[in-house]
Amino acid sequence: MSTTNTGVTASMRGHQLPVPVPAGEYARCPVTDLLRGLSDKWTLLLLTLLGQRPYRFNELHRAVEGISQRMLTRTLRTLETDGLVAREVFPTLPPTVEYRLTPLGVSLLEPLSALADWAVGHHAEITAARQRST
Amino acid sequence: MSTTNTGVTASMRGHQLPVPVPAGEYARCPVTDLLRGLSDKWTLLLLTLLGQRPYRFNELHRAVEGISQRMLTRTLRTLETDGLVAREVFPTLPPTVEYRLTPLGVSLLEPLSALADWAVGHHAEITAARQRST
DNA sequence: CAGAATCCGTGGAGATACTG
DNA sequence: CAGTATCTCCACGGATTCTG
Repeated sequence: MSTTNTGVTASMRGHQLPVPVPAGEYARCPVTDLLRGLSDKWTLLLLTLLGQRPYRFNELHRAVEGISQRMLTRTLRTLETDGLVAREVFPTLPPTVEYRLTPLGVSLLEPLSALADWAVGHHAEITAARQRST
Repeated sequence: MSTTNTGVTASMRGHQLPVPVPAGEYARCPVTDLLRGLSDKWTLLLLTLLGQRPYRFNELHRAVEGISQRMLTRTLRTLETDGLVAREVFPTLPPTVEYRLTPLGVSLLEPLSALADWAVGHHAEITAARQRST
């Protein structure tokens, strides 16, 4: 397979990985890149909310208990930069800004749900394993 | 759905999320927890290698260019604590330690591959979106 | 309403050196 | 061979203040 830098995807299906794995290429692996983007404190939750319907800025602020304005802005900007979320400004007074998933963002929800299902389904096993190793 | 703290999974399928999302419960969401565990620098690569076959410690060290002994140990320990990787010590001289995926670890590879496929398949779009917003 | 700008504290990643 | 021990550093996240 030639579409991944490190063969991470391919290897999960039982193909070969170049060993040793080159350090420089692994750093640019798209899979790792995606995981890092999803794993911060608020991204997953915002994706989930926006997966239901569009939201305005302060609407999200109210919907997510505990998030600061700064982190809400920052997280939305990153999602927008990656093309997962679209930001639309309505020239009203006061200004209204709406956020919604792009088609790319919507398409991400499917594989993400599969992983989420696994997490939910096996969370008890992980918790049990953790307590066992205390 | 009652198996997830925040409804993240359920909402991805179009169900309801409790709004506002309680801060304390979201912190313990199994999905976020899993993503965090997968998103560090080496976990994904080690899972991938161990998905092919068992490895000894220094064998992994050689296979992963750029990883330090400390991070290799730490990452493997975390995977072991979570029950994804099994560590087996052979009382030879010098000592031999083998790492392999547990059945739980193997089962994770499937949904993870789906996400990896998405990452590979849409990486060009993400890269394009990023450059567009320069 | 929807942010930008600034400051700050802290956890955890990672390098280096040492060891049974 | 397979680890520990110790250190540094910075980027992630939060609080606060200001604005078109």
